[in-house]
Amino acid sequence: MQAKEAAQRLGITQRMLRHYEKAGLMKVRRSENGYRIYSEADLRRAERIYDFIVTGFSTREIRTMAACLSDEGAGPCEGGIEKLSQKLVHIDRLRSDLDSRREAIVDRLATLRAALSNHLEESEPYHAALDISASEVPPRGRRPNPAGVNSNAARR
Amino acid sequence: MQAKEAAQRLGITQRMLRHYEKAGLMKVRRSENGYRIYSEADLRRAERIYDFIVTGFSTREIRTMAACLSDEGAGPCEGGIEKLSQKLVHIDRLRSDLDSRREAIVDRLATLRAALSNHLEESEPYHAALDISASEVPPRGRRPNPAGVNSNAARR
DNA sequence: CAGAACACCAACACATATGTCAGGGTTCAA
DNA sequence: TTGAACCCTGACATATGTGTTGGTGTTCTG
Repeated sequence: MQAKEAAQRLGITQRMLRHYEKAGLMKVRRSENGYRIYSEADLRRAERIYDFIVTGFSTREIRTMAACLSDEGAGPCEGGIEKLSQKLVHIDRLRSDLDSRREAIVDRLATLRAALSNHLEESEPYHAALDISASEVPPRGRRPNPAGVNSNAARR
Repeated sequence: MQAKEAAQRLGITQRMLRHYEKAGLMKVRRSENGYRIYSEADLRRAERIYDFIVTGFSTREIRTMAACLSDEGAGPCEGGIEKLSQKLVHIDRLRSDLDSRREAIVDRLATLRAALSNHLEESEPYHAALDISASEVPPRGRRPNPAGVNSNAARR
């Protein structure tokens, strides 16, 4: 299919698809006239790229885990045990990154949901979000990870 | 506590803390001399802000769900919940993708290892292959110009 | 007091993701 | 043939997150 349809099916813009290509994250076949021809596999790949980006990864980072983008995980890894192992390392690191991000979000969600249902019963007037009354409220929700050991910042 | 300590405890820079403040995501008390004084609550809030950002939200979006930042998640946080849920869709999609891929690779690895050790009695010499060589990805933001070459003059 | 160690702020530099527009082809139907 | 509807590339524009720098006030300590 060509650009417009591909973009529509993914719910993103053609511009973004072109961007991924230019960033070296995917290669798209062209027809004689130079038009891009997207395959289903291309769509799948593009969607993964998009998911990565929307989740906070940059194309630069994504490029380092290119093998995670193709449909067959074992494919690009035929180079041998060493390469496979390396891929494994990358994928595991990615996974743990995603895990922490997901965990944080899930926690946050749970806390918010609880607070919300609580709020419905209490019906207390809400005070501005920026009102931090400086009171040292005991840890309440989202507390694992006491000292910003943030898998993403200081891990260098 | 003041800026330096706060930043260290969160594992981020003072610059980022200032940025969150300027973006209207938090306000920090000041002492007479104008120095910022961070409370524990401030730290918690800043950490959440950081988590959101690292997960792909912009300060603009985060401002929209300011209620999700305070310790008491009561207020009108519905929008936040929805956005977080949306984010979860992407993350979970990636996770499941990665899971299957990882499985395939592990299998393949096992197979190759078996075949290998079957072929030669000594299955020791390549352990180094499993080392994490860490292909580091440079952080965002300004980078020192490698050679004082102004590669793009008229752009501002 | 001098100097180190911090703090503050503004402004500029960069990378990245996207939007948008310009100048130009290609296809196809009326 | 003409026009609509697509496609392409490239360049410029904007929003964001951070790093970096420079100028300057404040605090603490020898």
